[in-house]
Amino acid sequence: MTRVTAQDVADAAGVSLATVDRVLNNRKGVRESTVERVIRAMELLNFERDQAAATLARRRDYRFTFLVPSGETAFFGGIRSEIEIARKHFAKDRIEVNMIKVPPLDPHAIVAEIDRLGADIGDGVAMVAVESQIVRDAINDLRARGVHVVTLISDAPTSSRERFVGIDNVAAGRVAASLLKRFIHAPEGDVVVVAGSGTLRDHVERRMGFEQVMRAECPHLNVLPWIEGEELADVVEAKLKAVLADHPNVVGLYSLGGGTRGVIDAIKTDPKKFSVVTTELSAHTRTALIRGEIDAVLVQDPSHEVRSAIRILKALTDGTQINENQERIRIEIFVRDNLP
Amino acid sequence: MTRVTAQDVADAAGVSLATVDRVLNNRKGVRESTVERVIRAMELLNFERDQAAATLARRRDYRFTFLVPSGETAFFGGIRSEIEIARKHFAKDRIEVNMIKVPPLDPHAIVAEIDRLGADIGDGVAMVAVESQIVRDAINDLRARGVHVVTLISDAPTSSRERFVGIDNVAAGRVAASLLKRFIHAPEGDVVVVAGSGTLRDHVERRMGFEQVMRAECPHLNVLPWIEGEELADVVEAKLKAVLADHPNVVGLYSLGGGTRGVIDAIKTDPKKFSVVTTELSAHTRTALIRGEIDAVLVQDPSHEVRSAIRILKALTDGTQINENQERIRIEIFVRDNLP
DNA sequence: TTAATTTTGCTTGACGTACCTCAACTCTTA
DNA sequence: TAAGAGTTGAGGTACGTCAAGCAAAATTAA
Repeated sequence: MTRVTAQDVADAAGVSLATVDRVLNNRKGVRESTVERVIRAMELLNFERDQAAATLARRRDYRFTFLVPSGETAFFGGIRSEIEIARKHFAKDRIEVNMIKVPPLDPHAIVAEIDRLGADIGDGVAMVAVESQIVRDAINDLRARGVHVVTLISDAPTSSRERFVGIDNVAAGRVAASLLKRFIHAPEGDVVVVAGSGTLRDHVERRMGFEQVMRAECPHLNVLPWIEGEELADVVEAKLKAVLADHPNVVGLYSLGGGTRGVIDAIKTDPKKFSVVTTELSAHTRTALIRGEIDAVLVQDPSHEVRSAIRILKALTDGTQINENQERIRIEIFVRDNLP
Repeated sequence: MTRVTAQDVADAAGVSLATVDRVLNNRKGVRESTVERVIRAMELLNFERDQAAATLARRRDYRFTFLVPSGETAFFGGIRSEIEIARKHFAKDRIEVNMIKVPPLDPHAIVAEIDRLGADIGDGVAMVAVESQIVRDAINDLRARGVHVVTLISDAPTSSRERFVGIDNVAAGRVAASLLKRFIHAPEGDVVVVAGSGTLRDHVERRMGFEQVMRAECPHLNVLPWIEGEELADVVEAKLKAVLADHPNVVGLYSLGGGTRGVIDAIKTDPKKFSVVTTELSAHTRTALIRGEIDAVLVQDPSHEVRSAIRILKALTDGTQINENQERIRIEIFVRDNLP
């Protein structure tokens, strides 16, 4: 296989290398008819510009910044360590990845950090958004400055962010419900929902999806008022224990946010047997799955999400195409037997 | 961020650029003590060799060959079209991907094709293995010639293939069983297994995993003698209809191979209602999932598998590390609500 | 000590694209 | 017909590593 070079294209189109280059990089100063001739030649010869040579010649480093919550939840801990791994991995492709930790759930902290960084924020930003107008404004400002923005895990759909990297949380809630619907054998009973934070869009959406399916398809199941766990295991455990004590006919449980350890501790001591679906794949949930204390865990792969965000930011800065197939973040269902 | 170049390392280590290059590429002619000095300097400066410049200077094209079955099953059709897509996508990274179609389930055809290609087979091969000594021998010969080999979807574990790209099929079978176990509410009944080919290792393994769980955990369920569907929808439909007619107390069904369309057509006309788990995500299974005719589909992502095989072959030829996280092929569980 | 061998330095030319300058050319349009 | 604007060509430098050959230095063996 002899590679087709830009020079070959130039020869075929009867123009100079400089002109091919101008066409290739959308620089002005080329007549429309010539552009077409060059493009035809590229198609004819099946020209693929050499990524390696291009980035080298462009003498350019990509600089991307991740803005992630500093909280101590297992999930964001995982995200942060994945960013560290990715930072090392992408260095050899001239991609510099920085991570800035911001206090969780605090829109002002996010905006302050963006302001502080200024131009140092680089070519693109991946941020875990929170529901707030000033965050949306900050995103729009970044875009206006030409900085690319993707939201990660938690979206800000009405902002001008270019992509959302994460799962469809409404669908995740629906999955939880439709699994529980199939798992629960009892003709009727109560279903408990352990929520995280009401200000996190992803939690709210999951709950929405869950309720949709429950209401439409499970008239025999009664969804109890949700438990606000604040993503703290101890809080979850205490509140859940109280609810379980009050309701003898619990047949299912969905835990959609953090603090899953609290869920596991609470149900372990409960004499009732019911179906359980949670989120987060940690040492605790793994053990609980294997022991049969919980039935399924719904997860998004942080490693994939981080890589995906970087690839997408790079494609956005290069103006190249995104491989949709590769960037699809899955709602992963783990049962005892397909644990990774 | 100013990049650390090999020249910087040379300066820091007090050697010449040529020596750094020799260390970098494991060429001989460098004293052990000097090697260590250079490596220390690289660590100190956090040197990352520039992938782009390296592949460019190496003036090297990677050439990989996929050997895949030519059969008309939905799954391998998908694999083949993913290879086509990947071929285009990887061209810009100087990776030439070729696809050779071989008659399915025919070890001699595979070996004949390998012989025919000779050195044209390139730097690495990804093949869908079949259970046979001559195939294992062919793989070992390729390895002896320095050609890298990964098996795809169906493994040949006792050969000298370097990696297997695919799912743990025993685990997939176990997942199917443990889902059915949870889905089936009846206190007892029959379970039907629709198999594909007995010579495909992945099919055999899935069945094994399924039986393991059924036997150990579901004494109330009776697994009927399996139906050999030969991956042909018509055959599957006819045989399954016969079995369903003979057994009024069927409560669950697992279809572990091709011909899923036949399964769907057969159960559609059956008055009984039972839980169904299948493989393959096609237009048919999607519709059936949405309609509630089947409950879950277990899938491996062909797009991911093809990309993964190429990345792994490239890492093997470069002698670089493999990102295990990225190459983990998942056993994906799809229910109605997390369809992609 | 010398001779043989190994290790290191130095230099130079790829590799394919990006990006720049300057000169020359081709059209308009007045 | 000439000024002006828009196009194109030619050629150069840069990017960071690889590869190769030869010269020089350092080390080891005799």
